[in-house]
Amino acid sequence: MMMMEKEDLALSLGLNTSTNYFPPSLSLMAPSSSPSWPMPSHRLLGPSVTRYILVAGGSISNVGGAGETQPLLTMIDVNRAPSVAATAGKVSDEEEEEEEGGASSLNSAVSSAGGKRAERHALAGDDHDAERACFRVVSDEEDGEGSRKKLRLSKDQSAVLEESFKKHSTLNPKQKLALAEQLNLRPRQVEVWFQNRRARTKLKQTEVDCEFLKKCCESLTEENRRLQKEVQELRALKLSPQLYMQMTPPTTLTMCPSCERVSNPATSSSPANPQPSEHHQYSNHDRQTAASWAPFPLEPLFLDSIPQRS
DNA sequence: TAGCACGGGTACGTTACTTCA
DNA sequence: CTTGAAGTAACGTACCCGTGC
Repeated sequence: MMMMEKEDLALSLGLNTSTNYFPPSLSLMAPSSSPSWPMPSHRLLGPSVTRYILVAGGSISNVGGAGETQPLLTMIDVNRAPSVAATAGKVSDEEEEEEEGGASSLNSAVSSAGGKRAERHALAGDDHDAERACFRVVSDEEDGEGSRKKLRLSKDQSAVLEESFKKHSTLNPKQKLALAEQLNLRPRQVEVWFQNRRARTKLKQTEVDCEFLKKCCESLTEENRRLQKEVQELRALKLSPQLYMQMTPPTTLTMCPSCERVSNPATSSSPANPQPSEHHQYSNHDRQTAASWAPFPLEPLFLDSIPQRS
């Protein structure tokens, strides 16, 4: 399962380049700040809404599309003793009132499907991914202070979330609710998953950018070194015209018409110095970046002061 | 129209838990 | 069995924006 997730992540993140990366803040959906449906006010529900035990009776793998399946949730008054002893869980105090208006006042605070490793081992196998997604809500009393149980999302849940993320990196409330319903998760869980996913994307992209800029820096440093050396050579030539006259074809600086870089065909023939035609190894974006990073104006150096050969 | 309070969203940093070598 | 590292779900906080008064 972990491998699958890693592969998915690598697939979706590894191919992220500077050119196709869209900022996490870029929402492809309608602005979330103007939800198309009213969010219930916290104040409308009051602080002590009855909590329920939710038992997900359906297999997660059955979920097809939103509306295709009904989440098989059994709502049990939490004031009764829980009958499912095998499921360890907790209740978060967090209130979830994001249900579609009036659809359900369910104040689900579901969380972990049971965290004990021994229990997980007993449930080894893909068939139990769904079981791990089973959850319940228990009373506040069981919500131990500082205890923060984590629900490991099943492979199917992760896959659906990934697919959704590929389409939209942000969710509007309706999408969030639909996803939550489809996956038998709390809307809050979907929301958190997307937050974390955006963070991972950004982190990955930052690493890629950093690596790229490092290479840019190395390249520019090398070019700077080469140009400095060239300047020294030209100065030396200027100071000793006699020597210059005796020299074989002098350094000839040419400027690329497209990028206005000064190149030296004589010196750039070495492997370390690309040919003029080769210094377009960067994309336009690369060049722009490189140009903006150039520590000095890329102008012809001392061309007018170089004695012309007769 | 400006100012304020409020609610919702996101980004960011952190914590706590899970998994695996 | 223990342990440390890596991954990640969940949380807390700050900030921004839209809305209503």
